[in-house]
Amino acid sequence: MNLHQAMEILKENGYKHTNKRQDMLTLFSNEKRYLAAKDVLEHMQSKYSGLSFDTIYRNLSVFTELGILETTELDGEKKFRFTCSTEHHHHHLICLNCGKSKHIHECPMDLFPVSKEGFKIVGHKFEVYGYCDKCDEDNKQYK
Amino acid sequence: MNLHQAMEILKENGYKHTNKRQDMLTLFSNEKRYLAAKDVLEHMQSKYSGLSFDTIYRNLSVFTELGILETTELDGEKKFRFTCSTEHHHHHLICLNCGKSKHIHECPMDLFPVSKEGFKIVGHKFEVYGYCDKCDEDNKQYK
DNA sequence: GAGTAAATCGTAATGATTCTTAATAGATGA
DNA sequence: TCATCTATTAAGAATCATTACGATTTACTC
Repeated sequence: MNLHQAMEILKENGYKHTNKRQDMLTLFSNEKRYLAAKDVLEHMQSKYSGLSFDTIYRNLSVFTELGILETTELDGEKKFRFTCSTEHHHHHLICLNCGKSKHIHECPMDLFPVSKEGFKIVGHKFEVYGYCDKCDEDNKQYK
Repeated sequence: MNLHQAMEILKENGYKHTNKRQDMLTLFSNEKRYLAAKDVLEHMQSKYSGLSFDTIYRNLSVFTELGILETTELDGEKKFRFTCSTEHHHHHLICLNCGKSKHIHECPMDLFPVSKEGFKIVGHKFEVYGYCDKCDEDNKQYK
């Protein structure tokens, strides 16, 4: 996924082009890591002072519905990142501090059988958490 | 884990015996499934009208700290269940409707290597979601 | 049974998110 | 280009789960 593709998807689905949407997507395209709504809000407010947070939330959910962003929930808040691959099912190793993430290509569901007895399975979540080298270094300095 | 063990753990750690605590734990001991704080509150209010939800939340977090309950986060709310095994690391298959759950003994972290390059790993989450046969049946009736 | 610390009550506060209504701004077609 | 229509945004209120707090009550210790 890149910025251009994302804007195309918006257009194809009848969503209008606005500078705010483009700037939000540019942020995700540059950062390629998990961001909380408030991170996006803060970044956007540096350019658009008085920006409503409703705008951020509404657009984040539009982007997510269209598959432009993928989300996860960490510590009771939703985090969003630019979809890394539209083709392959994959999981992530996520830095709990900065949201940087790394693909995990293997999926546990493929690798071992989960007994489905008595259940109709509809989804799963596999995430590995840690600290990237940079954040780990920064942490050590405070100890 | 059973009710008696749970009460023992409380005592050993200097927590007082109260009927409310015992009743909360009795509920978990009977249900053996994931419950949201509000489920617990509702159940308890049938016996203790005017029960403060502070009491529920505070006790849930005490129980969790002591390892009596295990928790997960689903749809932005915490869910709690009686710890099923204090000995083995395990995961769950969870019914999204009623919270009923089933052990998954295998852990993906044991079964395949996650490249740790550039990251210091501190944890992981693996959960499988679905509907138990009962809830699946109930769903069908409304369609 | 009295004293003390813990537990609970009642309610206010918080933080993330969603909703509502009115104003504004892209896209479309005369 | 201008008018119009509809999507988008602003502003703030509302909601939902959760945490915090001062006052009161209760469980355990002596």
